Amino acid sequence: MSKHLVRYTKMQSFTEENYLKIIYHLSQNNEGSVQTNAIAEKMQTRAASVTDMLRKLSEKELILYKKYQGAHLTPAGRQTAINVIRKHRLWEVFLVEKLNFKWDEVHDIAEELEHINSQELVERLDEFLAFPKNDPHGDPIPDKNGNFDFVPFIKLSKLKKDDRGLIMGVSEHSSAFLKHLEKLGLTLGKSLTISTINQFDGSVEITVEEKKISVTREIAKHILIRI
Amino acid sequence: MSKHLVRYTKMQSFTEENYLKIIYHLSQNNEGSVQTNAIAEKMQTRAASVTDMLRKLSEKELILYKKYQGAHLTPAGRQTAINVIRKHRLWEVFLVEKLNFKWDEVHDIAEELEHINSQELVERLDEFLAFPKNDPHGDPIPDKNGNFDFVPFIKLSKLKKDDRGLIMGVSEHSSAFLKHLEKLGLTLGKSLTISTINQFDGSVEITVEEKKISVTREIAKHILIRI
DNA sequence: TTAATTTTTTAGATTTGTCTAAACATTTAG
DNA sequence: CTAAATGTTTAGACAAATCTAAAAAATTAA
Repeated sequence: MSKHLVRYTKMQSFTEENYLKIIYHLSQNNEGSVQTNAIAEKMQTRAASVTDMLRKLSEKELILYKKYQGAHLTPAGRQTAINVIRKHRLWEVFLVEKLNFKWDEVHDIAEELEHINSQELVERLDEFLAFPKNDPHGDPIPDKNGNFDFVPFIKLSKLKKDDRGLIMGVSEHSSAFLKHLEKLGLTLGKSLTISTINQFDGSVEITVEEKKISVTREIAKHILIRI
Repeated sequence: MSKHLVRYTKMQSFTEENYLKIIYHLSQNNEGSVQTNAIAEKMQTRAASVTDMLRKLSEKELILYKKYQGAHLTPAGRQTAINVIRKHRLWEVFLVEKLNFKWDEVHDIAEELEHINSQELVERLDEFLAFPKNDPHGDPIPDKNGNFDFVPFIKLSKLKKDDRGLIMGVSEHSSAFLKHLEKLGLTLGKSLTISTINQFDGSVEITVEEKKISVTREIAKHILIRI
């Protein structure tokens, strides 16, 4: 009778998608080609495994790869990566807005959901969520054509004394980090002013809703501000 | 120092979950042990592959298996299977109720979503959907303890002339079948009466909302009725 | 500019889930 | 009750993604 099991004639496997996504993120941070070791660290695997996968992705023309020269995404590879990121961020919005998860609880679940394979599903989810522009951590959600609504952020650690700004995002998604911010009252949309910059250790004292809060340099580096 | 038995729920792979789910369904249809060939057909694979997997599932104590004797689920195996089925059916409700998919469009997407791994996600989804009792095809959704709200159905093909009943479900989820039913106006909740049973080919003529419809025996076998 | 260090690649194995071909076991029919 | 048909398992292989160990290339430092 009917075929109940979906035959995975999928373009990319979960693993391939994860490699492309990581190569995309790494090439955002530092322009240029992405190194084998950097990928290995993010993928929690060995450099040898990365080399094998780079060769495979290169054969599929999703990346440009020359031995010892690192990797670059091709347009097709970038397209795939952005689509995975789009799905990840839309699912995060769903989890927070509809299922009442906290912003520090959604990353791992979205890591799984981002690989669900249905263009129709993504577009309907986007519509159901009223076409959100940002995910719960402030990251922009690309539209269905892969275009980002780019807003320039500045790291809190780069601000000067008396600068004012709005918290627009974070560049670190671990539960521990996000819970810490929550405890300090440093959530998206909050307005802050730099009171003091400690020259000794780079920590900053900021004022948020009339309260003074001290933040280490390491944390300040991961808080994104729009002035 | 006390010896702590860490009881970690060993993650099953997608494939293992699909085998368990299929063994569960097959053992519902015909009581007793499930045959290798039957599993092979549903899994769209070869009997040899099934044998390998049965041995593996048996080692993990998810099934009872003796060579040439077929397979039975253990309580642990049944638990896993029912959990996958619960997720599948909840996601189907989500797709139809929230994302406006049609009942014939959701099966394949739910086949992927059912493997997403988060107990918290399932429970919150259940709550978000207001604890539905049945999926869009009428199948009962087990609660979080694995208990079904059992309602006895009769196949339309088993009804006698002049019997009346309500369409409560279908036992075939292919898009082609469901689209066909939709075209005939045979959707969940509709009331029908048997007008004629054709002795030659087993087809039945039924009356639904004052209209006479003829249905082949093959189709009638997959329509579930509550008298 | 050699030498030491770091990074990357190769070679060979392993695991998972699959396959074909052939052997073996069970069931059914004459 | 044997023989044929059906159903199941074994044996051996393969592709994907990973691993370790070791070789090779590139980079950095003395």
